Amino acid sequence: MLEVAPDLLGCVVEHGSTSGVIVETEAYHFSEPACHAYVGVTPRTGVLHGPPGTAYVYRSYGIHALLNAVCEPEGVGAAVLIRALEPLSGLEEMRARRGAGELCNGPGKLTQALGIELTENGSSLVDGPVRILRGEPLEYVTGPRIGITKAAELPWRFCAVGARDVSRPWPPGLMRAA
DNA sequence: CATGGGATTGACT
DNA sequence: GTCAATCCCATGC
Repeated sequence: MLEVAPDLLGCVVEHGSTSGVIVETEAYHFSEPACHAYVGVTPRTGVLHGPPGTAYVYRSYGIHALLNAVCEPEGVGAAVLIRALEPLSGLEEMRARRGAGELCNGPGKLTQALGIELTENGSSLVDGPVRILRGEPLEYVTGPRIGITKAAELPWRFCAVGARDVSRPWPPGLMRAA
């Protein structure tokens, strides 16, 4: 999974007529407390332990939907969180959903911009409503994870170098190396 | 059945 | 920088 997480950078997420290039991801594994799969298999986290290539959508703070891609074999319980996208197509639709301002520079924002909701949870990322298309490998930097209360120090955050639409704070050296 | 926490965002001081 | 909003579900009685 620590290999597919950076591999997802540069890939394209597509939902309906909207799409964007992945520029930031975070890896999660059942063996560390920050991951929802850590607690075991439950109705909610079941998809995390399911087959790879599956979408796991989770509502955070009752307000925001977060999009993950399950990436390990069935039974492992690991996923990659999509934290930010660079808008590619369907810009008008995104703006209609989000209003003016940044479109996809945050995990909660990108799902809203693409119109992804909890109903996509458990759907296939290959032939389902939400698809991930293979893209060009991007140069990236790693850094500590953010926004979580457990095991945040694990260097499992991957950012595309030079990407503008990412969540703060920036890992050191990101803008420079572009 | 009741309660508490969560991988966030946006507005206000 | 600090604080509140708000839904789902895991956990505990």
